[in-house]
Amino acid sequence: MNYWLMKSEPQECSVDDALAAPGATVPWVGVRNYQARNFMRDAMRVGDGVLFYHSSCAEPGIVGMARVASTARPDPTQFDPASPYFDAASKPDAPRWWLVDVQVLRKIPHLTLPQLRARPELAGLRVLQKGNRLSITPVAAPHWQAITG
DNA sequence: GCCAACGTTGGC
DNA sequence: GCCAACGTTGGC
Repeated sequence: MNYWLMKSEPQECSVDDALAAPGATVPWVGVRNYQARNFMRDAMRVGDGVLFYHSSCAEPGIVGMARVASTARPDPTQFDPASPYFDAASKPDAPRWWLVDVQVLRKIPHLTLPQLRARPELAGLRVLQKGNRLSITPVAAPHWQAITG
C-alpha cells in the first residue's frame, strides 16, 4: 500500500465537489505532466491512500482523505477538442495521458501550509519543498501516519 | 500580479 | 545531446 498527495484546484474540483459526485468518486482528469502521469499509470494501486490537496486558492492545504479507486485508464479529455485538456498529438491507439478514479473517504480539518510547516516531522513532505510543482507526489508512510493519525 | 522553479520545445 | 527560450505552476 502506497500513499499519495494529489493537488486539485478547488475552482475546478474541490473536495466538496468530489464528495457530491456519485460514490464520492471523480476521475482525476487533466494531468499533463509525465512524472505525475507515471505515478498514476505505473505505481498506483486500488486502495492506495490519497491526501486531497487544494492548490491555487486562498488557503492551499490538505482538506481530505481519499483512496485510489480504480486502475489507470486513458484520460478521455485528451481526445476531446472542446476540452481545455485536449492534446492533438495524442492518438487513441497510443494514449499519452492516463488517470485513475479517486474516492473521497472523509474531509479532515483543513491543514494549511503554515500548519504543515510548523510540524518538524513533516519537513520531508514533498509539497512543502521549495519549487515543488508536481501535482501528484508520493507520501512516505511516516508522513501519512503523522497527518492522518 | 509577481516571480522562482521547473518542464518542454526546438534550433543547432 | 546541448541549451536558450518559452510556457506553466503555484505560493505569496
